Amino acid sequence: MEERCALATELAQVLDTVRQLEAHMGVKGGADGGETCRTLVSSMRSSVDRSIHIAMSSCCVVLGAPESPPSAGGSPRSGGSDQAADSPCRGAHAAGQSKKRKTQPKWSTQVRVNSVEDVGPLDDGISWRKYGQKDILGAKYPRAYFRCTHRHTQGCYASKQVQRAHGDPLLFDVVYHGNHTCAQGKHYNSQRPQPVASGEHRQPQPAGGQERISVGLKTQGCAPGVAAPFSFPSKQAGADTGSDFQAGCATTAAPFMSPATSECKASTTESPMGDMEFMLQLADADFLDNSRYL
DNA sequence: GTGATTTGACCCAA
DNA sequence: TTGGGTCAAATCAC
Repeated sequence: MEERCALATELAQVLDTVRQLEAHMGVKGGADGGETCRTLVSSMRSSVDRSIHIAMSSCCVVLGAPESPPSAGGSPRSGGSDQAADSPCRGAHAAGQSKKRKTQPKWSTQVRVNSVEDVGPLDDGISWRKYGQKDILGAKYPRAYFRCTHRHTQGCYASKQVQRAHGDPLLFDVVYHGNHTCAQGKHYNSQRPQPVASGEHRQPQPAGGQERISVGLKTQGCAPGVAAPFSFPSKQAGADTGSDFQAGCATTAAPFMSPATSECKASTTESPMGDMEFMLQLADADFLDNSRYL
């Protein structure tokens, strides 16, 4: 809980800095304010980085303990929920294992694209195979389900869900489940929990100029290509599942990156742990009024 | 021919 | 009972 307090303190500082920045930009906005703005931004980033470190240190226990994903060494069947279908008796799940992946560590990301048809930024460096799509109650757009292409070859049971935000067709909510145990995904895993560092590689907002502010970890999307996350009437063809948005753009290591070059065109908001999700909610609310958290 | 996607059906947690 | 997650046959693309 001490971490939470420290986190709130850091975030409060961010708020204060933001307000100062806003005041500066509003009052001055000229060349005079430039240096001040840079200083303030630098301060903001430091605070955010510390906040993220704090959050991660306090949450990773929660993240890893209850449901460590099936390790590469262990039986790949032990962690997945849908593997039961491979057996003749689908209903014969072991206790605690069901088709619903509830016990996998998960984290969410938000990816913004430049256009409705631009799904490139949704690619995250992992080869995903789409295995389903569902219309979600109350959601304007269907949710697409992906799992790692190497599920059978390498026993990698990572999966993800992609859904357009109902309020913003250009914004995708991506929820990842489980860690990759495949060779490709290990590169991804080694980088994904380090969003702070990757944040240092942030690039200016894409042409769209839109940005979603949140307390969650924010990385820059970048992808050479991606499978169309949804099958809309105007079908996206020529899907290429090889990709990399985080490793390829926000970071430098992308050993499995598609040769196809790409431009960074999406901003993502990532909360690399389940508990971080609450921060996203707070971000949309008045979380910065942190007095209640102190 | 092989691998990926689509889509209706099934299963299970809430 | 309902809605979300997954399966798997059919279909498509290369």
